[in-house]
Amino acid sequence: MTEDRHATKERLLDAAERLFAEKSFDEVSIRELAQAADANLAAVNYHFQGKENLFSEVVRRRFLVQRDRSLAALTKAVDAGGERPALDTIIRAIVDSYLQGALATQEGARVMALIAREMHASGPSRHVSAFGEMIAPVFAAFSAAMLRARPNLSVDQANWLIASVVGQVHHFIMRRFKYEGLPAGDPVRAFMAHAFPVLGEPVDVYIARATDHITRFSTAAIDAMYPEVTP
Amino acid sequence: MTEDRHATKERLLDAAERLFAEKSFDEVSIRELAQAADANLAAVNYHFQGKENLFSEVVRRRFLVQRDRSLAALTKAVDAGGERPALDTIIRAIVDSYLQGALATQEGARVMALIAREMHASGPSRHVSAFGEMIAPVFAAFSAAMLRARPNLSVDQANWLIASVVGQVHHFIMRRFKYEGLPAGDPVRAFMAHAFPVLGEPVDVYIARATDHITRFSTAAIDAMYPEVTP
DNA sequence: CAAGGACTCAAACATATGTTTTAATTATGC
DNA sequence: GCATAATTAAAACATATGTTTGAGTCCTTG
Repeated sequence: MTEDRHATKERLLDAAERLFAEKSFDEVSIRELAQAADANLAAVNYHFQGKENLFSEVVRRRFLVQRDRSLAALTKAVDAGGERPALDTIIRAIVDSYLQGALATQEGARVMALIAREMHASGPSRHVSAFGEMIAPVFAAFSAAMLRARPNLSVDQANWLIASVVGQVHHFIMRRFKYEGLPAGDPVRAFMAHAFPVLGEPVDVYIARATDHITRFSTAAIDAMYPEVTP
Repeated sequence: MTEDRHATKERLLDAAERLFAEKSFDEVSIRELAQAADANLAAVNYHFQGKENLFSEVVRRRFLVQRDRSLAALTKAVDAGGERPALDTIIRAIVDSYLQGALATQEGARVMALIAREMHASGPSRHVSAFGEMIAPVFAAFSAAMLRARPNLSVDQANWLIASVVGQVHHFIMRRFKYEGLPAGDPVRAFMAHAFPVLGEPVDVYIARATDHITRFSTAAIDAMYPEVTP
């Protein structure tokens, strides 16, 4: 039946998601992939017409989930704030949705690691489309929300501020990834845990603390740089 | 003479630096490398006993340069400040040294791109040593300097703040890399330039503006979060 | 100048990879 | 229930890769 028909295709996608998160594109072989999915070697090319297509579909599948989650969180925060939403609510919404999406669940973590890696990859990456499809809308929504919260900002100013927020988010995500990727006895891991004890905490604690810090840090900066005009 | 003797070895290192910055480790073949260096195929294995060793040496060579530059800038900033150096001077020193090292010169940009890519790579990267050798000292110096400028901060607080600064630095570096890596007509590039016009400016303008923004943003945040106790 | 070592070179090796092919098998629709 | 299409399977293909080999060349050195 239909279920069985698409079974191997789905299994391939799942296996690919896992493997591509662990290793880079080139480090994953089609044979390895087929074996992990309990499928035949030729199945990859039959269902996806090549390795690159499979990769693209893997990325795309989760990419849009994260995008929609961030947009929903942002919309909710803006709507809850009425005419003039609170700045820290907006920032917290976007920061939390990213940290949750990237760190909370294993699937999210896998794909985020993958995306982060490919983001820094060479040339015109294998999924440029995803970039525009995800980054642009979220960025636009974030920018608009921030301008709602702080009408005294110019678009340009808001975008600079957003860059600072996003930079912190990425950094706190990567920091956790790097830490968890290191083997238990690794000296670098020990150093990181020493300088940054929260890395040793459970992931939900880490997310909460990081979200809190980024939100407070960024809100404080914005308030100080561009004082709110009180009506 | 000695010069000619090591000539091909040096040529290999130079070519490797360039190629490894453009493509990933796996995407660069030894044959390609040898040809770019005008050397024989076997030269790589003769001089470096394998591809991985060559890669490690490439990274190491520039890694320490950047480390020393950052440490020097930091030391200079601290020393110039006497008993109680100014916070924004410290932050500006570290931010500027990284942006300069990563964006100003072509060689620096190459290796920084390479490092950024490998940083997000899988497993126990090919140069874990470099991580501890570079990150740890700079981090420690930055932390110490910040505590000199703001004695009312705890070590833990300082480290959280540093994470926010470093996250912004990385992000502004990667943003420029990504932008410059895209072909002229690319829609993503157009979008980035539209939302962030400074990306179209010459690199030294970009560096100056970004340094300024990160410094002001971070200083404002820190001052607001932990008001300075005036003696 | 002759011997020895450092270096270069072309060729060969061994293997891992993505893809294609061709036949067998399984499900679908009339 | 059978013909047809969809899917799976095993093997072959073509090629690109890192590495090794062994002969040749150049330079240093005694």
